[in-house]
Amino acid sequence: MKKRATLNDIAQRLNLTKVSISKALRDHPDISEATKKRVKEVASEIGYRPNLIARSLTSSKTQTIGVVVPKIAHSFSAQVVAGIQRYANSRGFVIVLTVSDENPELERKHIESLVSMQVEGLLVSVSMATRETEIYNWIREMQIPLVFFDRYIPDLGFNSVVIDDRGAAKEAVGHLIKSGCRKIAHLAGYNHVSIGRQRRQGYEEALREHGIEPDPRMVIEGDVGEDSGYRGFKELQARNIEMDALFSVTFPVGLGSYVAMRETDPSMIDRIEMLAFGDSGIRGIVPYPHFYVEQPGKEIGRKAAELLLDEIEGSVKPENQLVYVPTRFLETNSDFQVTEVDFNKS
Amino acid sequence: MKKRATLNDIAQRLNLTKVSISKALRDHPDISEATKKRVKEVASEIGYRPNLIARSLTSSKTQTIGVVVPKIAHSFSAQVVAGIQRYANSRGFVIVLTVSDENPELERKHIESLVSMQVEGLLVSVSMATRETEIYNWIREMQIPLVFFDRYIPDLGFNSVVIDDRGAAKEAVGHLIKSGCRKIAHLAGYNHVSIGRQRRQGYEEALREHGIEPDPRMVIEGDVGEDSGYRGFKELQARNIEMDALFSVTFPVGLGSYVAMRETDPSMIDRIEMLAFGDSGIRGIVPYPHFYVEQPGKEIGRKAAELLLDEIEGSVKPENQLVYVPTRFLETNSDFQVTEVDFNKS
DNA sequence: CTGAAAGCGCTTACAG
DNA sequence: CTGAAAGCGCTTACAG
Repeated sequence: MKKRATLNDIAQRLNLTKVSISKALRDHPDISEATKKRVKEVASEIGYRPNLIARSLTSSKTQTIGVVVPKIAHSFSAQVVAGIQRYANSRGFVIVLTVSDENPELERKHIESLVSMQVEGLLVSVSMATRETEIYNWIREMQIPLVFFDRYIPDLGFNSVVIDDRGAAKEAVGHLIKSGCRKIAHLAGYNHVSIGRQRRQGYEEALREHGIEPDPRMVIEGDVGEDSGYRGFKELQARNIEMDALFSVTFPVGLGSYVAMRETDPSMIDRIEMLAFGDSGIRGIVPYPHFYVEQPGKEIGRKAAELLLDEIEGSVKPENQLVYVPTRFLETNSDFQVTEVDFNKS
Repeated sequence: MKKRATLNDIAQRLNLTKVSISKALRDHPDISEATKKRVKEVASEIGYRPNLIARSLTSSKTQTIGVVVPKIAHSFSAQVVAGIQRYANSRGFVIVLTVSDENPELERKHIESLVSMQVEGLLVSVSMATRETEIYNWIREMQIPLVFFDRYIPDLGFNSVVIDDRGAAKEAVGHLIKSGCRKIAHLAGYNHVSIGRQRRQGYEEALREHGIEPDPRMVIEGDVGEDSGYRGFKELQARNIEMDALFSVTFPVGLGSYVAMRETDPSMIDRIEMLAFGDSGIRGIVPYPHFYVEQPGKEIGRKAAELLLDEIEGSVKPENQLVYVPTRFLETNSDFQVTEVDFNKS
């Protein structure tokens, strides 16, 4: 790489000092218009670009936020990252993106290196397997702004942006029951992860509210990927579970179960009502799932970034608050058109 | 934010100087094992983390690469970013992600700010509308390592990682012809964008090779999104084009055309053979497209990152080279299983 | 309106 | 084995 132009290079050409150049470039009132003009001309002539690393060291502002997501090559994550990126950008921040790959150890390392890079705040979606909170306690002690999104750890003193998993699950499962389903199996997430626990709670509450006692045999815990859905459905079969509906904790899990069904007995696809959280990212073309809770990824990302930047600027305080982003309950019709379900009608 | 511990804080506790601490922490042979041990203990005790900004300023290495993509919330882009992220990570680099949103002006701004951030190299996929190459000439002059991926600008002196668009399009369209299609329309990309031009060339070559003269009326140029596909198909209808096959430049374009067909006359979906570059990201469940050229997003990302890091380390030289990542030609069968098409058989 | 001094937290090169 | 000096490119606070 070629040596880059510095303030001093401009200063020498103009017989000024670097301080004046620095000021002129930043439109400091100290400097006369005539000088500013000359300085800027020379700057663009020699292709000067400020060294943000140096600037950060003095100003202790990097205009950078660190993002940790469990996955990126999935529709939902990509949407969230897009939302974060766009909003951060609009406020002059840039994002450093890291991926934990659902690995708590990697998650911790990424957080450490982001902190070392002096990011001004962190946006993290916790990996499924994370149980150790030491790093988060340290972040808290250091008063480094952090906002959880989608998957959070409660009671650590951070704000989180999430959807109302419990409420949305309850409503959705309630809708299945009202439309005639009685034997509703659930491919659930792990209980120690917020989304797993909450969605299962909503499921159980809906059942109880309609006088159905939840049967633990109809619930299979697992992680949130396609494989898990595939295995989960096979396990339900092995247990000889009869069902008229299946509620999957995520879209990929549902996808896995769909594949398993096709393998086992394709007629199940018509007989079993499919409900899942999240969609494929391509609307109105995938035959599955019939019912789904739309997770507004971009909106979650945008809101999380907004909260974080407000916290960085001091206008919001961290405080164990859960900010809910609204979801919609959608139905894929037989002609593949998607419509919102009206709960009052069913 | 609380004040962070510095080398001096550790030095004071141990009655040493910051230089020794710096060396001890980095396992410099100058320092005795006993001292190293004491230093590291104190460091972890007070939660010291090196300030990478300061380190970068002295070492002029940031271990950071800048990424510019036109979109992120799309399956293919997300795959590429995942590939970049993972590989860069494995070599100790972190990525700063920016999104141009297909806006050349934003693309330029992002590149400038990444350079100002002192990223050690750039990975960029050019936006559709980019025609101005000034910033790239400057990057070249400054000898800042840059590798294009997926969408590139030729002859600027940079290496690019791409798929063999022309060859893959030719093979795929050739396959359609061999299986009986004669009237193949094409929803193309713009001619000034590499993927648009190349794919169209492959299409035309395949036709000619089979004695069919390409009809410009059967080709609609546009951008690469769903809307463009929708409008493109409507335009083909307006032109009264008859077709037995439709080749879409990207998956979203094909998706748009699919939606337009359903609206116009659903029976077309069965009558018109659908071919596209790229897939939905969810395998074996989407009924469309029947034939597709799989774009190995992760592999493109990985390879581009590898080339860039090699260039940063000096083992690879920039030189207008096109590195091809192999594609596969796939068919979605009626049972939604996906199989690779064997060209020798058809 | 312009500049000299000090410092951000670290590393490199040189002394002892 | 340990340390004093200089400097990375910039900004802040203070003089003149």
